[in-house]
Amino acid sequence: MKNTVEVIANILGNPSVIKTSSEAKQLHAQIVKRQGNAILFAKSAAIILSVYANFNLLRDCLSLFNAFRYPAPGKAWKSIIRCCASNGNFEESVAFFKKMRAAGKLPDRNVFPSLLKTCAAHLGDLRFGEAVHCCVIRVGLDSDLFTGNALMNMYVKLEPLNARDVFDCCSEPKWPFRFYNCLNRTVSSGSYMQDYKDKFEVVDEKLHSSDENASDEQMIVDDYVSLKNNVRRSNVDCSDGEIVVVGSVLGKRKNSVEKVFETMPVRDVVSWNTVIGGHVQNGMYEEALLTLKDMGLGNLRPDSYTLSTILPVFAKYVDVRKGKEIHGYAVRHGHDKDVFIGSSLIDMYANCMQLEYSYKVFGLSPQKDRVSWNSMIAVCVQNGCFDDGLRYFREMLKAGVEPVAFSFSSIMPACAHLAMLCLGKELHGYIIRRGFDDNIFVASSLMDMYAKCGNIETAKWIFDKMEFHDTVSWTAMIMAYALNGHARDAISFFEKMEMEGVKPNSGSFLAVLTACSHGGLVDEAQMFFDRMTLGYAIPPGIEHYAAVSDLLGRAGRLDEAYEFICKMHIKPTDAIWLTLLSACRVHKNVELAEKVAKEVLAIDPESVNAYVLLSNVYVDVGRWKEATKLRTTMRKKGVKKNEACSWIEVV
DNA sequence: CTAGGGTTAG
Repeated sequence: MKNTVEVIANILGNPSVIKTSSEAKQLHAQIVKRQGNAILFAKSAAIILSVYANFNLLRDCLSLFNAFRYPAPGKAWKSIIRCCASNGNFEESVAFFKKMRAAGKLPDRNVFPSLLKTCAAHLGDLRFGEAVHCCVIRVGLDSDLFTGNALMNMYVKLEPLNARDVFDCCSEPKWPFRFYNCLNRTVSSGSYMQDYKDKFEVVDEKLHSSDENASDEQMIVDDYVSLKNNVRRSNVDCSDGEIVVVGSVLGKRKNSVEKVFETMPVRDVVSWNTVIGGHVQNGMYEEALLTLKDMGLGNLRPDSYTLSTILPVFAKYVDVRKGKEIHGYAVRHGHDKDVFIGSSLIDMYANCMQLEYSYKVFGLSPQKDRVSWNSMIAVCVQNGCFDDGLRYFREMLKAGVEPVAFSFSSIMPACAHLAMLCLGKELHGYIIRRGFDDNIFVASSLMDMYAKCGNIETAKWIFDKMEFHDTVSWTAMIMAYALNGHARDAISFFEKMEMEGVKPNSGSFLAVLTACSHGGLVDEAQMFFDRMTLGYAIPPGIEHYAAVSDLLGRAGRLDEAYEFICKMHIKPTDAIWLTLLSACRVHKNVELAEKVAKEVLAIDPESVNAYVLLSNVYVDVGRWKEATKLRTTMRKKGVKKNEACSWIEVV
């Protein structure tokens, strides 16, 4: 008897000897059998509680905790808060923290990390997180390493949500926002950049002459001011009509992450990784790289977390050389088997148009998890390798990895592009059985698939069933109408979307412009184009220009189309000119056709289409000599027509 | 005795 008590006391003195939850329960049972002394019970119960918390046994923790007489001892509080947090019971965790404060117990260094994790995962409540930060300072734990790391993580997760309000970011960048996005990258030169340079100079003058009547340009002034304030290292170079922004422009005022970081007396790899990750998440890539450099200047070596955090930066920069350097570093330091790094590498190589390397990395990774499979599927589909995407999807199923919502929204565009309605429907069935059909990503991709397969009713049915519509799901519906020739429906849906307060983005405008293009609605298209560029300040992409110029051309407004293309702020592609060229053929405008063909050949001297189309124009107006001459030139140059092919699905 | 990471839709 006495022996047992001694054993129990020994174990309680060194609880780390308990290796399994069943041992913990045995110990608990022995204590319950012998309880009599309330104080002794309280002491041992707190220890058992922390052991239960280590094994993540929430129910046992709760029943044990509730048996305490109020107020429970300090050790019990931190165990229960930790256990609730790691079980995902965030509200309860916070509630216990509040009760603990009310009971006058001082939280210590073990409480805050789990509590802050709760704040971060609980999403959204930055104010509460800040309150906890205040509490940290008040109890004098702001110099604690783990607490500091947890604080930074909390700010990384919660502060961007706030920053978004500040900038009122619609999902698309506004024109001046292009500057924010062209970090370390040359922006294509063109009239638009020159325009902006001029405007900025005008505004600059206005600002310095403190002319108060600049209201008509207020928006530009505002953006200009914020831009100027945001550029920290004076690295906007407008010298030759090209604007190159080197370095982060979003790194305006210091954010809380940086503030916490700077006040930390001791930092470890986790601290650095958290700051780097925060920068990456906020799109502050240059800051992230600088921080990485600073980290190397100290005695800290990047670990596998660091590498998988920094790789997306090179994916965004499309800098495969730097990405490979990281890959090499990972191999040299034995991190190349890490699944997280593997997934980042797959994505990075694919973004840098080196899909072959993505395949290799994936093939060589010893353990493949859900994310690496899904990354592989996504990059295949995004790069147009639909068959490979489908193959990987099937292989994933064969490997026994359960598809998630992510998998379906990644694979569905493959069905859409290949117009494989049968497979799409099969997957739709799977999606419904798994209950993924209320996922907004999955639903949007399904709508797109049905629309591309001509099944507009089902697309509408899915749209109506969704409880919440975002820009993408609205856009998918507009595109569904557009692709199937319902131009007016597409337009009215666009207007409905605006009325519901959902901001259209560049994709939505592409959809509505496509609708106009298919419906021959020239004036409407121009109106929408202006609304996009002037009203919403969304910079048009090549597809928007293509839709409008194609429409103008087909309506016979050839000179307007030509003017329109010449005024583009990005370099026209040969494809854009070719659509105009074929419009010239339809409307038998030889002079313009010659001019346009010259433009195409300047971009692609071997362009078969330019030769063929121009010679067809000559044929159509009966200028046989010129047509023959052109065909001869073609043959001399060795330009050959490509063979065309198409396919259908046989059911 | 507590903290950090990767992939989606038009």
